[in-house]
Amino acid sequence: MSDTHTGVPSVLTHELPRPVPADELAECPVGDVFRRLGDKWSLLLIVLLGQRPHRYNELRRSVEGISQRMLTRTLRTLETDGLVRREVHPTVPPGVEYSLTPLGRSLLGPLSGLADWAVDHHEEMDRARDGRAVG
Amino acid sequence: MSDTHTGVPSVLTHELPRPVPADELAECPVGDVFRRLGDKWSLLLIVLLGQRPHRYNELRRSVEGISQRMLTRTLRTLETDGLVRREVHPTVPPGVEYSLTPLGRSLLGPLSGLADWAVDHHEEMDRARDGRAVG
DNA sequence: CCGTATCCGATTTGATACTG
DNA sequence: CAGTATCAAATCGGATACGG
Repeated sequence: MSDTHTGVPSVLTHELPRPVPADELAECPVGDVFRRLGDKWSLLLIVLLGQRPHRYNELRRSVEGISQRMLTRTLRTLETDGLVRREVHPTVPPGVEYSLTPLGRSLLGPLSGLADWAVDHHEEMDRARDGRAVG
Repeated sequence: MSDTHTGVPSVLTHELPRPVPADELAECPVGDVFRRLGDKWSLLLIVLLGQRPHRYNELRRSVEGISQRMLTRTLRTLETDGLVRREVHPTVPPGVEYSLTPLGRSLLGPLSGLADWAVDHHEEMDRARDGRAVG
């Protein structure tokens, strides 16, 4: 501590035993994971594929709002990250099946923890955005 | 179900008891939460503020890669969502302290579940991106 | 059936300069 | 110290058209 002496009350300068990792946090894989899953469709597709394998157009119909471009793009990214497996069956017409890899399935657990939080607290967030506290 | 009859093997058309929610999933609050926290800085700031309250420039230095604009914007959004509290102290020079609200703190638990997953599996994801399996 | 290619608008992010 | 304003670049996402 060598910055204060500015007139700022001690409530703002109190310190804790642990200084602050911060730099470690910046490189923490958590932020990385959230950024990957934080796009518009990734999470949805993971949950969907967590229920059972799906074919391409089956996913299109299930998600409904998604464009071909984004469905393909998102699936490719998830595949690249090792979360989704793409299996081509050389039939006529061609059939492509998407499923979760073991790594992808291992994500379902932690995901449900956050899902529970979301279910429990999303109303609270909505109220906060609206204006303020409950009536 | 009136599409098949295409020559696709049954391995691709097998069905499960539960057809597919999908539409429900699209409106699920989980996706919403992920989208909110899925930006470049939100999660990082939440974790940082979870350790202790921070002042504005303190956060700037801690995150380091962040621009003024995005730091302010992200903090304002988190504040709007009821996750972060902004407290102004009328001193000279002005001191502004950011901290987690109870709602924000309640998020730390579920977050650590995903954080653990990230720590345990990020190498696996990196390997998948790199090229392929472990050596 | 399962994609890819291209174009275009919307949103996100950063760099820079300025203010109370 | 703690922001705001403005501009430009990058990325995201959708519509459409075409190919294996």
